[in-house]
Amino acid sequence: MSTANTPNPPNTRRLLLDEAARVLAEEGPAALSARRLVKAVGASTMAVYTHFGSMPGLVREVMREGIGRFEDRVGVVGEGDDPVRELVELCRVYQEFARAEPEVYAVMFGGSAMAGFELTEDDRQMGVRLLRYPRNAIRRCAAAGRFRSDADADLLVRQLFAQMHGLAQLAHAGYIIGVYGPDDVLAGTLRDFAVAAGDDPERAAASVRSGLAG
Amino acid sequence: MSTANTPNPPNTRRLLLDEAARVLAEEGPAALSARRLVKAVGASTMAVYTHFGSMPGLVREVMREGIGRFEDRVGVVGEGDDPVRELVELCRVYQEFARAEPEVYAVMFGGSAMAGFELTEDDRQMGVRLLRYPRNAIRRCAAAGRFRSDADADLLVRQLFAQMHGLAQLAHAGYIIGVYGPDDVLAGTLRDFAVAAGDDPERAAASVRSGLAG
DNA sequence: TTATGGGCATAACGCTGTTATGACGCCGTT
DNA sequence: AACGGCGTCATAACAGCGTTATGCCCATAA
Repeated sequence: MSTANTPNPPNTRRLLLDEAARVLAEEGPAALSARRLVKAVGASTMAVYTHFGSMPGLVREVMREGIGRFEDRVGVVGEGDDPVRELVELCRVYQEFARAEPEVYAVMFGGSAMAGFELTEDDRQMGVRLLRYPRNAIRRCAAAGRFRSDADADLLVRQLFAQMHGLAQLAHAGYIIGVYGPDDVLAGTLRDFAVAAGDDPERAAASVRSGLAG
Repeated sequence: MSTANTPNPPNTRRLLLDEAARVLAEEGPAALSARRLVKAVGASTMAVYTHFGSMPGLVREVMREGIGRFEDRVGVVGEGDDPVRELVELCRVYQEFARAEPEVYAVMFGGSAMAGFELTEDDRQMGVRLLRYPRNAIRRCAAAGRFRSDADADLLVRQLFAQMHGLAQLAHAGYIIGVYGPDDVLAGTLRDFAVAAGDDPERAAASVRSGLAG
């Protein structure tokens, strides 16, 4: 085994990935080009192809690292005595990541065309894996008697996934404006989700307030 | 006034728009290029700029026509004696449009980068206008005693919007797979939405079944 | 010491959106 | 009837894009 994976020297691959993430975050997907990246790190276009095979390949690697950061955020939500609150916290973390890295988020879940980049089955698997955290939380809600005992965690987690994704995307696109903003919609959605799953409306509202507060 | 808006002769503008919609639908946003379009209709690249100002301008016009077709679909959902069923029907029509024209739908709601195209405030206004249909339905649900009398239609319609958008986008990206598919998630989401809004679980389930059936 | 192979620069290919220029034909006006 | 203006469009060009063939350099392994 060579030193391929050990980034001891400031290697070009690392520099390209960081610059790509920076440009993506600061100027959006349209500003991302191979020539711009290699110029910024003082390399030639070949660097992109020796390290990533293609521009979509580089985007894929940026996305994979984004998934890693997403998991890091999700992982620190610990269990406690209120599983509904934890479910809410997971959703808050979800929205916070989508707001912090909207372009990476968009690539992760298919919301960005990005000049030929397409999600692979492996990419989707990595995304779906993230659902185990809220699914476990939902199961513990049912076990704790907050949700109906026959609550179907597999179905409910998909519903919640769609709700969180839709809110993140529409908020980023500027569609959640006017009387109610993204935070209002998030709070309402989570309360209604818990209530429909069987939780007591008052307790649900309290857990949502507590979980969104931080 | 000249004949600018009357498409009596098979004019280039119309041909370009139709070809663009066709390419977008059949091969995706990456396949859409000015040179390809003008070659298909036997014109030069200038045609794009005389008629649309730029490629993003052309995409914008394709999107506007898509909004028109969306409104046509939504408009035929008539009122009856079950407002919950009508709300469900509106959501079914929403999902059907997103499935029939996924690329146009993605452009409409910011889910596609499309090489420099960005939503304008006017575009968003046109999208938000579509929400008056479900908002009215929600108000009639409350008036009919199905939803709580203090149900906030402005908040609920945003929640529903986010849920429908998230489901449409994730389904298109291939993320709603496994035990439950998009139709299952849609049915569950709509039932839970109605229940959380105050509807009786049995009546909600019946209205969802009826509204999704057609 | 030599051979192997990864990283990279150069230069080129065909593609993209965009534009300056100039020509054509239609239309309302004088 | 002749004119001017305007909308439409073809040609050709520019810069930038992703991608690749070629060959050099240099570190490591034999």
